[in-house]
Amino acid sequence: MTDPWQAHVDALGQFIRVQRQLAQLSLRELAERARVSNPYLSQIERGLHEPSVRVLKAIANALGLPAETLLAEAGLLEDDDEAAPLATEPAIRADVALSAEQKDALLAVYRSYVASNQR
Amino acid sequence: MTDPWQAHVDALGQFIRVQRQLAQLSLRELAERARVSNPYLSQIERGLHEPSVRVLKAIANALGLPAETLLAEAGLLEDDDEAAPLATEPAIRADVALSAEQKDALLAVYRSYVASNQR
DNA sequence: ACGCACCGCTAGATATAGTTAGCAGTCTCG
DNA sequence: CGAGACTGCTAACTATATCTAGCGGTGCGT
Repeated sequence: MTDPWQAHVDALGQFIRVQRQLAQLSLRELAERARVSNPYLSQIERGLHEPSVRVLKAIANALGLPAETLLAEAGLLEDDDEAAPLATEPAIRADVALSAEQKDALLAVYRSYVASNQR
Repeated sequence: MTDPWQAHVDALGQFIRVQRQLAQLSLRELAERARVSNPYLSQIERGLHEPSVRVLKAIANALGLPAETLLAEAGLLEDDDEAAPLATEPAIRADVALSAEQKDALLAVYRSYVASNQR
């Protein structure tokens, strides 16, 4: 396989460029709004660099786009394994309404259920 | 304001460390799964570095977490909208590994935790 | 023809992301 | 008491993200 990342970096760059042109902004204008240098933005648009999360978000804001849009374009949400329906454990772990101890306890209960069902 | 990014980098690191520990993984194990070096993962967890999108996604995959979760934690969605907590309850209800009674019991425990935290 | 204000891009420097090698501590087994 | 297999961490290096300075082109008013 020929580096699937490069393809994403390319696609992201082209996407940004198109969005910028649709917004009628010059490279320098968008660069200033996003607080990055204009040559760097140029390189990003041409797929020469993968911007950091910070820069990605700044660009999204400057373009008035939701940050997730750029992220999706950057390949963040795509082809990773899709275990969506069975994701109880990750949901518990990521739940901000629970403390670490509560997560542990809840996961322990959950696992014991699953284990007992597999017998 | 004293660099709001550093706070996010810190929070992201701590979040990853907690998730790793909940998943019962050593630093080296997670590092290998995410295909980053273990010292680097150590530094990320301690907030010394802001990982790139690529690394962030790899870590999310390795932890079995949806990539958006880490992204939200990384401050990607911060200022405008707040991160939507991802739904633990639907995940439990949709889990085919649990019986109806087990779901009820687990949900009861979960709700009692959340309720006690809101007091 | 000028000047000049913009456009996007290149080159070379600096800052930070990410690496490999190795250290000190803890635990277990003989 | 070692020996070996873990744990997380430090140090020093390389790779890449990002900056500053400056180039050549295009269009417009004089």
